Amino acid sequence: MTANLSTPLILVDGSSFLYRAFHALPPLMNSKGQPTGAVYGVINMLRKLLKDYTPQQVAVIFDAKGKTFRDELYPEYKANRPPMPDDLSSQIQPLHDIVTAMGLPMLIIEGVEADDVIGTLATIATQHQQPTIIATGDKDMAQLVNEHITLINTMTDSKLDVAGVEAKFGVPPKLIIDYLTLIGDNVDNIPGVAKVGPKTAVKWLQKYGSLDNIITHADEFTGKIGDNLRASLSYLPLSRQLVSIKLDLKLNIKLNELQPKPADEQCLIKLFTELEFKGWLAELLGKNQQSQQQHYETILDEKSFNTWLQKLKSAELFSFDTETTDLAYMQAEIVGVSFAVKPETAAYVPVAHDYMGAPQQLSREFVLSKLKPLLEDPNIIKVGQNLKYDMNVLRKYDIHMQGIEFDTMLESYVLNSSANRHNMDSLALKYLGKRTIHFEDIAGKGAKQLTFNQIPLDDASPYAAEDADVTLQLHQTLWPKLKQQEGLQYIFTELEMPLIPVLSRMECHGVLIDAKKLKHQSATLAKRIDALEQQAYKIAQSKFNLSSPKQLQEILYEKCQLPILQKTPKGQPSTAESVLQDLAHDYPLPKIILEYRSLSKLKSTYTDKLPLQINAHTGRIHTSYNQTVAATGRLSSSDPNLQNIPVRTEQGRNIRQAFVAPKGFQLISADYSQIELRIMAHLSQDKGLRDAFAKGLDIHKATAAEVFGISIDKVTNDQRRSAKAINFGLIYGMSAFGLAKQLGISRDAADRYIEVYFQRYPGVKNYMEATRAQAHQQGYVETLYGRRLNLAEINSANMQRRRAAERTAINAPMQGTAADIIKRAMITVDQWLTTTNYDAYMIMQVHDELVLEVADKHVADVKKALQKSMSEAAQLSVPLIVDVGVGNNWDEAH
DNA sequence: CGAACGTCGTAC
DNA sequence: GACGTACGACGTTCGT
Repeated sequence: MTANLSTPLILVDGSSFLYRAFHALPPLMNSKGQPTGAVYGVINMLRKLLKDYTPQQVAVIFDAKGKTFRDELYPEYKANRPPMPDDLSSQIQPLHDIVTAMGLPMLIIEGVEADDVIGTLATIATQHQQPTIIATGDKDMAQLVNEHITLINTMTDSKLDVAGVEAKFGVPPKLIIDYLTLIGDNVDNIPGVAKVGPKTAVKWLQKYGSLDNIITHADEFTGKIGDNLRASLSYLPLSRQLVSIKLDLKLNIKLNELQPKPADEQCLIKLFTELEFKGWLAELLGKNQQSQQQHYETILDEKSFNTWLQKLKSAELFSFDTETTDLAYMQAEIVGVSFAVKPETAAYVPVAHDYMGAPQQLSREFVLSKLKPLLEDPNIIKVGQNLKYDMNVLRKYDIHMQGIEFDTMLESYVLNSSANRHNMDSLALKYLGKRTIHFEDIAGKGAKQLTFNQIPLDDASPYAAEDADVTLQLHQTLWPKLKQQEGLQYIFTELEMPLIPVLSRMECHGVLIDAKKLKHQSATLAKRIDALEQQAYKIAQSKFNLSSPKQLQEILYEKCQLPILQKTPKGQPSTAESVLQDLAHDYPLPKIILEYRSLSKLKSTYTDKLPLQINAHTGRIHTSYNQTVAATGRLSSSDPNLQNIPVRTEQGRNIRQAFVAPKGFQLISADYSQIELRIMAHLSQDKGLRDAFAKGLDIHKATAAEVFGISIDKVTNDQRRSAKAINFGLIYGMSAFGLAKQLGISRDAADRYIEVYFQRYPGVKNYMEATRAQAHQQGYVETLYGRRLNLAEINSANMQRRRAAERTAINAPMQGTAADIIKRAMITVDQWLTTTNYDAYMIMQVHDELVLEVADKHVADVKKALQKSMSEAAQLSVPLIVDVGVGNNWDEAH
């Protein structure tokens, strides 16, 4: 036999990966309800393996059905294992089919386990001095490792060689069998020595060198554990036999038969279509039609630019993208623009590349002046990827884009808001099966990353042209999907797309900040923080970093010996706020830490940071509202986040006083009152809840009156507080445990509250149950306006994940409907502002609140119109109340 | 020295 | 474990 020494033999433990993929990965289903997640996981792993190693010899090994020699030896073998779930067993055949179609040698040998086949093949390879890599998720395989055999676990991306086995287990590979025998295996029902776990097994093996020697000296072991050892002597040899992987099977296979064959692409296309593995399918189909040639053009002269302008004008739709110097839109300067009118055909017009040897380019001024009429024409339809960014950048060049009808980022988001990335590279891979040129590929990363103007056109042009091309192709893939779903189409066409210019105006207008005030606050905070530090050092009698949970934990619980009330999930004594609050009753140090934490948070996150974010030209802060981050449909804000400016404490509110109106202007803040509870009343149609809102009652008081069975004027503050916690808990899908923790009451008491609540508000109970059921059945939930949220884990075998998905299912329709409503209001308000002559600007959105900056003389009018627009943004079966305030700063207006 | 991760705390 | 959605500062750990 000829061994191939240049590349290793790869042996894949298919059964172990299938099992692990099934349990570790979120369950996936095709549209016919057939589970596909485990198959996807294993194939994904195989593809990665093939890519990383391009093996010349490889085999994928699976367990066969039926009994093995181990069952003969020991009838109770694996008796503790639950039967294989149907959702897993149904995935075995499709997986086998794909492996075969991929051209990979597949081995399924009856009467033995996959481990034994792998052990035997690896042993043969070792006899030929051939390196072998075993891909498995099973730690028992460590017994096979030697100088030629390495394990890799592609799920955790870890490798185990001889040294690795010793480091991980504490014994060399040769002793792994002995080690496993001593410990036993509960799942496989293999008895070991009672009370002996990894620690003891290693200790004994290090002392005696082997299991045989331990057995020989069994009478030397003292105590209960010694008795246990002696009691197990009769069956340890059997256990050893069971955990030992066979190395000497008579296999009718030669290593050089294990060469991968070319994939049967027709068969793979059929299988991937059935299972709906769209990315891989697209990849295959793309490969089959690669003959289609790309035409990417770099435009350096006026003549070809004009030709393209004509194309753009006559196209029914074109994709458009800008290349700039900066991700921050206020800093960004345009370096070039690209467009495409049909797939595989795109152009890049560089206008400001200025590296050494850059060719002569058309000027930015010229190019933009020619493009301006097209970009501002509402009848020329454009598509882009995150067009808000391009719109913001162009605004600086006095181009006000119109005719923006499609944005692929939003198309992806509306189709599946729970996907966590909607950037072009991910979308191209997912929907077109195409690996695009990434920015890092051409610009590098880290400190030496180039800005786009420094990138040579040889790199920049294909990248930029591809952006436009891929955007167009994505649109052609995504829009048909979107269009055929009425609810989603409404969300996309009537909410998300029209919101782009609204957000763009808000971002570019910015919020005026009184930097002096913030700096002054920073200085005051610094003094107080310093004093607190000194006090803490004095009490602790040593210096330490108050911000370090690790150091704090040592000081509190070791040095000062405070009682440990609660531990973190990792078993460390907790220093979380609630714990410190409890401790603060009896000890001085926790109280100081609490104040320190709250003040340093204010200082580092707000009073220090915000002044640094003020734009030098505008004197304002320009946040980014991200439209595709929150799965429920909410916006998020970053750089800086203006949606978590403190409001609850007095010191926090000081920060809001630095958000000011310019001279001659006022801030108007309008917020929806209890919008999510009102939506709950509407969606559930619960009579009691609807009545309470109809009567204009204080909803938490009304709830308290119901739950405590008293009249509303008898409700105490404490009772109201409890009712408020229940109301919020309901919106968040909270459990009795959570409510108990929140209110500091017993679980039983919390249980009773919830029970009484549901008695009083049966409509709410029905609604929650119906929502949960619907989520399980459909795999998604919807808002009042048809926004959809997919819940991949709603039928997970993992209870924790399933419960979490159920809570999301309860919360998302309410949070999402609220998001829909305020988006509707924003569009109306913006329309009103831009078509009237009022000197007024929308400047912030904080989920249920809009903040406007309005000229003094228009305040009264705008206030009235704003309140009306917001109230009328939805027709619910309860009133939608909007509270409005006016002031010189945000604190006053709120 | 920077990326990745965990913990904590702010908002609605 | 146990309350939904976000962003971000800080400390720690790990790999280059």
